[in-house]
Amino acid sequence: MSTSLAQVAALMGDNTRAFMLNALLSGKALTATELASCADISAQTASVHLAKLLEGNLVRVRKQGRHKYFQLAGPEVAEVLEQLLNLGENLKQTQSAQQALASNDVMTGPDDIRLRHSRICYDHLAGEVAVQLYDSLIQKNWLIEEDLNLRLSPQGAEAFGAMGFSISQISKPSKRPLCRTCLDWSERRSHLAGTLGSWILEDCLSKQWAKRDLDSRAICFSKTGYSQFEKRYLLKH
Amino acid sequence: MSTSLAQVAALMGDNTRAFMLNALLSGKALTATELASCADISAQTASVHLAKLLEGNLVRVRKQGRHKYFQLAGPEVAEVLEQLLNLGENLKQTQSAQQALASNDVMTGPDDIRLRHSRICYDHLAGEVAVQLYDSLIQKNWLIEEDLNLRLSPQGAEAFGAMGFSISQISKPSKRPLCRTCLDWSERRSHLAGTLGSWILEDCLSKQWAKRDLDSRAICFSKTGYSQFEKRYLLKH
DNA sequence: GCCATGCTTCGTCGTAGAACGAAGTAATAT
DNA sequence: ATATTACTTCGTTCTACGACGAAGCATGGC
Repeated sequence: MSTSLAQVAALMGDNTRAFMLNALLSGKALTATELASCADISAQTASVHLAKLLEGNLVRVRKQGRHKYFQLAGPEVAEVLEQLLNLGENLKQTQSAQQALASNDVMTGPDDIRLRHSRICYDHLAGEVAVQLYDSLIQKNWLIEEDLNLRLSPQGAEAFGAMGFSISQISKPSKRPLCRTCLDWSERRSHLAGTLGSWILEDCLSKQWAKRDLDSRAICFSKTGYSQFEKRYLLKH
Repeated sequence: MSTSLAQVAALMGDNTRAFMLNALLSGKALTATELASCADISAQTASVHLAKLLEGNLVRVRKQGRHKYFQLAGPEVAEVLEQLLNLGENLKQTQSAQQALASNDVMTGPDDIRLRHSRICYDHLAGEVAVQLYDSLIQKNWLIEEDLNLRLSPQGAEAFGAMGFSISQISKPSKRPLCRTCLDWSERRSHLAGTLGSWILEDCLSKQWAKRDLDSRAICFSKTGYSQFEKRYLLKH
């Protein structure tokens, strides 16, 4: 018999499955074949991997016709994955320490510049833009940071309320926090997660200020979209 | 090349290493041989596992004479492990679903009744006692719960201050939260983590109200110790 | 009805890596 | 010095599990 800790970790510890989970961190629901191709393996192999992930309750399926759409089982899973990615950064540092010790600027996060600029992290923004957003919200005093805990200030509640974000209508059963800090993978600084973080991303997408890349986690802002975003959320100039 | 996610997860995903990490979740610094015996493997094998854990920055060593004392690399690691344990519970449920579906009271957490009652979780209390503590602090309004975020109320700051907990002297460099909720493994409800949680445990141990079990994560309160604990932290009767 | 598509199951193969015995280094004890 | 204890390194064995080919079972389109 093995510990449940080991079981779950082993589930994420296989390279191929990690690829899949990473793809699902985009928040999108993907079919088995899509996941197979993204992990660059055959359909059969993908099938057994997905069965294991299901068994371990790391993903959920929705059957639709002859397709099976997989997604992460929930924010808890996404959270753990994010944290593992962050622990992974420590690893990178040590490994490249031999060669790259001279260049003291350790490269963190993805290489793709678009991903570094702005990407999705399960259901909220991450990357430079997200860190900027976070700092602005703190500085505007809409969010209050208290030893890494985050809460909405009265001003913040009012401001977001005026924008159409109704705090009351949040699904009660899920005990998901309204706002959370999430350590940004590439920036290594806090950005905003939680229901509010997810709402802001939704807001940007629905207003067409930005759109999701089809085959990566990148979020691409249009020029005008970004300036709208700036006006609405970032510091007044 | 493999993703850093997979690498870290695989590190925790091996049964033997998971055992070791679990042992280290006690917060104690253990020697290589101690870890070997707890995982029931030879010294050589333990050595290579520990080397890997070091390489992945999941543990730290302190060399002392001919002993090497290992401990978790930090609270972040402990946090991830705790979360993985919680995800692991889902797994248990599914597995035992076939037989145990009738008995709808799914068994969570450890079997040992002492562990369920009170145990250490890296550096703070967990188990029934800890959940009780948490509820009391909320009800006394010393802590304020705001969508799963936790903060110290002015009353709480005053009360803990009077007890000798100096908020200001907290090590600044570590961005560790003052108080955090941590989902209790066995109780499946919140208990208190963070610097404050760690301080309370310290308090109980230093006052000899409770002592640590030598070879498990159990925290054993003495009869009188527990009533002191009740008086100090739990609801007034 | 037909075939095509999406996913699963079975059997086989190949490899990564966990385990230990044996031998080596280092530090402490006597 | 010698012995003992703590840990590491090397070489070998063995097993678990990921990979795919082939065949099977659904579902949907025609």
